[in-house]
Amino acid sequence: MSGTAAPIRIGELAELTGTTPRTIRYYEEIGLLGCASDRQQGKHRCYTEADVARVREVVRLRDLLGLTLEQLSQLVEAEAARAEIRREFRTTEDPSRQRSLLEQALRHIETQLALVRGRRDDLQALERELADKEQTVRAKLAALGF
Amino acid sequence: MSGTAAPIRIGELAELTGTTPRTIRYYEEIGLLGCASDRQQGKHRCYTEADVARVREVVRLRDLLGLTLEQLSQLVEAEAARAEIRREFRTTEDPSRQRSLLEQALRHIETQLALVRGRRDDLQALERELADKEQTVRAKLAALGF
DNA sequence: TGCTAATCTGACGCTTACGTAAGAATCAAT
DNA sequence: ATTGATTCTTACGTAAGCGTCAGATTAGCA
Repeated sequence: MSGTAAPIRIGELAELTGTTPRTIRYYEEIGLLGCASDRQQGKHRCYTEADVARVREVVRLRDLLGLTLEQLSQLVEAEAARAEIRREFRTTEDPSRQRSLLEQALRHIETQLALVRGRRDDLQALERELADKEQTVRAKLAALGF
Repeated sequence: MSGTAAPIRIGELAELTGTTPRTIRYYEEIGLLGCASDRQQGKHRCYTEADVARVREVVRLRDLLGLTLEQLSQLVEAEAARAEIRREFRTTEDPSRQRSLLEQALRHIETQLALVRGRRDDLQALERELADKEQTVRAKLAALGF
């Protein structure tokens, strides 16, 4: 890894994540994206690769789960918390503290997993019903001699 | 089956589908639900079991796929078409006409299936990534002796 | 026929998730 | 230092998807 990578500005972040600058600012406005740390009023926002990853995840969850951005905030609060957890994890020596941090991370991941699995199950049920219908129709076609 | 089943009115339809009368009227307004055939201005809307099924499907697709109601209209246009197809199917004797109807139905079903499968695949990919993260964290916990 | 509950038709309101426009400020390069 | 591209803040606009209220009408029952 090099020292400090090239700074990413809002336009680039938007492109990299398939969004727009307006969307990025809006997400910051509602607390979905913590504003870039210690930015001063009027200065340009600067982002990192980690931010790119975070926005990508938000967009993905938004599109796949169809949650409101408020619900997403709760999930991503977990995500932001995990980043913080990783940072603290590397700088602490206390094993019991490390254990606590890991268990927190685990709970966050499992919250997301439960949501995703639930949605996937629902979709699979629907898929099976559609597949059944398809078979029914195909059987009728076969009965006609096709 | 009895002759004509008890007529279902808008309030009941709403309850049966987990919606509200307003939602039902709105769906009719935007063409998602063909208005109950030959209703006269001011008269109460009457629905059938088939309508219950249709609204249930709409709601399900709405919640699971997160499509706009316009996109849903296209899917349900297919659904309404299938109902019509089934009606005509039973009243026609011409086998080649029957074949044509069945093949139409098949295409409609496959359109829906493609959508549902695509979405399910996306969710599964996300699920795998989350599961991987979970394993990573669990491994670290194990490394700490838990 | 009279009563009551449910429904009807507008029509305006509201929230979410951004789009868009305007004028000032910033940043990188020359 | 000037320029040009990008970004800044502020603020109003918009589309979707209903909620809600008002006053009139309808449907089923005694």
